[in-house]
Amino acid sequence: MPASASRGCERVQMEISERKKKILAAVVDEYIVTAEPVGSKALAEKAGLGCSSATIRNELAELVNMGYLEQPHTSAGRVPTALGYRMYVNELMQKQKLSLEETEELNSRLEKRLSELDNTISDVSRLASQLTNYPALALSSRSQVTIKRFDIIYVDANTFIIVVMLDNNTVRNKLVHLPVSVDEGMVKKLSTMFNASFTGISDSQITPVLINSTERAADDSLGLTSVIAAFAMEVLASEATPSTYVTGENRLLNQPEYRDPDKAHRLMSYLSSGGYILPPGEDLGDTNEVRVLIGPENIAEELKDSSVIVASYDAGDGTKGLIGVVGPTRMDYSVIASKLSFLAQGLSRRLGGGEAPVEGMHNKLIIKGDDSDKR
Amino acid sequence: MPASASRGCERVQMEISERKKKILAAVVDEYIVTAEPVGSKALAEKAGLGCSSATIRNELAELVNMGYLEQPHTSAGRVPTALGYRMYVNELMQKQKLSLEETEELNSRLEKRLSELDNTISDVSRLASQLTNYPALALSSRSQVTIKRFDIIYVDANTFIIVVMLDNNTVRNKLVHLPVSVDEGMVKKLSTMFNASFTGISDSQITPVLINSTERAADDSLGLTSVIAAFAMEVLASEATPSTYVTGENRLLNQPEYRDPDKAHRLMSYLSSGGYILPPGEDLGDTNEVRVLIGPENIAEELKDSSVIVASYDAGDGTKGLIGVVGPTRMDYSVIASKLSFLAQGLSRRLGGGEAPVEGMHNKLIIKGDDSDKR
DNA sequence: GTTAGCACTCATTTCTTTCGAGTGCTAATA
DNA sequence: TATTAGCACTCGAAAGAAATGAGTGCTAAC
Repeated sequence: MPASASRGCERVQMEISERKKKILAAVVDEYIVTAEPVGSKALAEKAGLGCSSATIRNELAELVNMGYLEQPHTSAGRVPTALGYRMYVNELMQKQKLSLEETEELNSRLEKRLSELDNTISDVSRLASQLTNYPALALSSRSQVTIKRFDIIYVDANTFIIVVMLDNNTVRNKLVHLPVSVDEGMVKKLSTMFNASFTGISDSQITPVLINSTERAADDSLGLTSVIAAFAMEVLASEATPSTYVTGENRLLNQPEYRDPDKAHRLMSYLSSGGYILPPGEDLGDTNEVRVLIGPENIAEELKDSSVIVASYDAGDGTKGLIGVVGPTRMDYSVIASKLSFLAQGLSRRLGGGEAPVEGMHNKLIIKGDDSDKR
Repeated sequence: MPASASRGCERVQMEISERKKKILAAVVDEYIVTAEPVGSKALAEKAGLGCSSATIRNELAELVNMGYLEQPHTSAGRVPTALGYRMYVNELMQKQKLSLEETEELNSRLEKRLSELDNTISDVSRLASQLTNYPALALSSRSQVTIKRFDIIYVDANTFIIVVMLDNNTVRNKLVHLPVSVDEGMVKKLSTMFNASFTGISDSQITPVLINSTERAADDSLGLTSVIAAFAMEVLASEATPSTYVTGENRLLNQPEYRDPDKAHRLMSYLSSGGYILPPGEDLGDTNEVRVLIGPENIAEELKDSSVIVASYDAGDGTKGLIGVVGPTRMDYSVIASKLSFLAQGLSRRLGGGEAPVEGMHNKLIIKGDDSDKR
């Protein structure tokens, strides 16, 4: 009796039978919707696996041994462990394809968001939160930013506008007000010089040496050069700093696992304080890949009993980012992953300059987990 | 026996005696910190009004009759009613002046926020929330926005940048990419024309007629004119639309009155959905005035059992706005009003162009309520 | 290998009881 | 006439006790 041999042991390694898989999947599926421990009887009835509750009880007991499930207390049903979710996400989960209607719905909403003004990423974060009913986060970062072009607009003797165009075609400007007078010729000269020596370089290359030599070359005794250089650095730095948006934190309160205000508050303030979600420094993952971090797989203490689902996008011009949600470990990974993946793909295209909406290709969904088992 | 004559009647109108005022104030003060009904004994001990608990009980009973206090149940202490708070705010409250250290602390933090990039108002909202530990809101609106200056930067035959400077010296830009080629001369010409006929006017004055005549005058067959005009309108419109920021919603969960997740959620999502806080269309109030809306005085159903404290600022150039917090009716009106007032004054100065920090004038605090009793 | 049956466990719900803070009233006091 | 000590009374909240029932593990029969 190979099965009973495992009884009483600590997390036995054994091949998981087909039936066990089915049962585990059924447990997770059920738990996702009810948030209550699921019992053998309910399983026997609902999930159509032709066997009685007693049999299922045996299987459940073994799944507990194997570490996929756990019991809150002796006389309760089973609840998936992090390992159980991992297995579910990696192998068992039936990958959700969005229906055509859903795709269209999503598309039109995405469209609407993107067409409006500037704040693309934060807007999409908002959208993600709405669609999933979980707090959403969006992160975007640029790798190597450089300036493509300088213009300095002479407004009056004491005022000018610096306009700077970056290599990804975003344009930034700043109005500068000086206590001293500048003549238009100087402004022209500076503009030329900056275009000559400050374009195509990253912020670390803007050194005091460079600034000094420019200043001398332009014969600038007023310190204009350093003002402009400072702005250039500021723009480059702010563009290179990854920005994170968290929206819809309050939706956490919808979830039964956050009924405790303290627990909810802890997580919410962690989120809005901009605490890191992914291991800092870790790369963003391949584009169009969805990653799932389940409970203890998260590094941040505050997230250890929540899950994170993120999809990465890549605008092609060096702008990469993530869009994701945070919620209880019990989340509908499948649907959420689909939706996020969709949004990420939409972002990739849209930011990348292409104007076409994400097409009806329901969606290719690549879900990847945190493979490194221990960390 | 004038006092006992009121016994048993419905909300009797009578002059409120000095001692009653003192007691009422003490009740509110105490309730603000404990959030628990306050009883006669505690009052007799703490607040130094030389009389026994029995006397106080009599007074309390009358204050209940007069509508300033209420009892959650027969054997509990007293809790201020909205009317009680109103009275407290209007007459009884001992107006808090910020200490010098506090002023300096606030100043340096405000300074820091304002000196950093663009997002002044949202940043100050964040600051307000931090300082008060309540959700904060900031609203800013401009009355009459006009464009002061147009510049069009020729990038290449298909690309140019529109730079627009508003009458309050903010600068906006947009990169335009065209499918057809434009020559530099045309760009120059358009720039001149726009400066001639589109400056100093509001968005409603940008009519199709005006656009058409400009287009004809510039001999523009490519539709450039309308692109630029559209951008101008967009900028004007977006600038004129009052923008609201709500930050720190999660701090609501600190408050015992929002321990119920549903209640908290209701309010939080109302706040982050951008629901109006002040009666829509109502003017923002005089500058440097702090307004308090207590419980039922709010018009939004969702706010009927919360209070709102807002201070208004005025940058002088037509930019006006509010900065405020939302919380339980039991809030420390006095301190919060001081802090908000401080921030508002800081904003007024800073946005108004003056560079000096708010000085050590601890602060003049004008608190005004919702005087119209019924609405 | 599966399943019906049954005793057992234990969180949850419901009902009681206890406890005490706080009241209102009365009668004595200043 | 205003204040106060004293006391019975009220009623929510906390603590304890009992009932409930979902779900289990195990055994023995199929």
